Amino acid sequence: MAGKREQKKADLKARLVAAAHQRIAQDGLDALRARDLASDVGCALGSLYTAFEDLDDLILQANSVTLRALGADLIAATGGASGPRAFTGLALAYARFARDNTHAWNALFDHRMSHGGASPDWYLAGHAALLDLLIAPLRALDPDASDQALSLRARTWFSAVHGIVSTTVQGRFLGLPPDGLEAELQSFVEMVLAGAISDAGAAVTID
Amino acid sequence: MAGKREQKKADLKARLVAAAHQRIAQDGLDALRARDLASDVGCALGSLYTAFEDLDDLILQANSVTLRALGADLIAATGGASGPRAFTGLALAYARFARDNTHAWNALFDHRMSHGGASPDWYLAGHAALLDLLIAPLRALDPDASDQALSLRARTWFSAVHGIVSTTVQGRFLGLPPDGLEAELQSFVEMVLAGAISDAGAAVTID
DNA sequence: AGACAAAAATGAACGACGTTCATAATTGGA
DNA sequence: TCCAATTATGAACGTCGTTCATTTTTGTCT
Repeated sequence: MAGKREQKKADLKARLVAAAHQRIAQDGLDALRARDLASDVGCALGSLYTAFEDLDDLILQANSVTLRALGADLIAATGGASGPRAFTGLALAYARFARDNTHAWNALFDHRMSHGGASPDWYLAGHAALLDLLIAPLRALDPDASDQALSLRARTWFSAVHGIVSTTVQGRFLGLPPDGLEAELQSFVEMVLAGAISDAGAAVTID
Repeated sequence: MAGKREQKKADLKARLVAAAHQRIAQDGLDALRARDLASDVGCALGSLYTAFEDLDDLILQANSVTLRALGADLIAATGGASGPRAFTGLALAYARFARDNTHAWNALFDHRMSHGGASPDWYLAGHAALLDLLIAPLRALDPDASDQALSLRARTWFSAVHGIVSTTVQGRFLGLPPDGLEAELQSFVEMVLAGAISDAGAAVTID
């Protein structure tokens, strides 16, 4: 029986990641407990640390599950279109994912490595991959822009939309009716688009 | 000696808030420890809980100090102007505050009440007060908009800028040179303004 | 099969944390 | 001066994440 050890370990890892993802989705990242996870998968507390370096490691894996689901939703939202409607489609899909998976989505951005350490590169790369979905639509909008300029613009636009969605999902400042976010987000994105189209990069001179 | 007890208690509270604010500013919210604070002000651990309900209570007070400083900076940045330049002034002042007070500024948005409770109303109101600074410039841009529409728009614009600043300060996705944030933020705000001016609220019809 | 070394499972124990509590000290009015 | 009420104190408690000595399981070699 070759690789039985690896198989069992991989199975334990997978069950722990699934349990962590489910608990995060259900009760939020703050409610995640190592002892609960061990109990969920039926292993001893210490076994968790033979499968993962620490809880951070496991949380990163669980967040990656969320990230993949989010990426799939966003890719489906573009539907191949790279015109201006791609932006509103992406923004609305992002908002819907955040609303339908609030806890898991919040965990993507709330999690901080313990002891103040930095997240591993592969994890950051997973987040950064979301930005790539904006590159093609942005290039269609401004064909002459350099790759570097497009990357920076993607980051900026994504962050702006993320800020709006995040504020709404966390209920900060004001309450917003359930469908209010989508309407507000759509009009904002269209306004940004109007600004981008009307004058690519030039400063406003009215004052 | 009337009110000596109240005076001592108020003094202890003030010293604890100052110590908490300083520790947050220096080492970040995650590094805040009740025992360190008691040691900082020279009181017993238990005394902290005679002055404040719990650590959350104290953190909220410390964050309020940060919030007042931020508000003062933003008010200074408007300088009375309510034209389009008010927006870039506010956004840049916001970005500068976040860059110069990273830990304290992050604490404003990273803090979560323990046990999943909601923040008290007076604290939320302090945050929401920042939005009011946008109302006058937004009204100048669109004099016919209702108060409610302006409040919602203020929240949206603020959140967008906050998202951009937050992403940069936390170093997410991409590194950005120190002055890169201000340039990127300014061009983004100007683009939004161009969109808002070119066509107040109408949808983009190009597709 | 049987035996043996390596790997993994186990859960008690550890240290750090926020919070509480019995006790002692302090306060301010009678 | 005395006393009731308030406050200060720090040891103790419960809950975490994590570690570790011990036991159990696994894979391989004779």
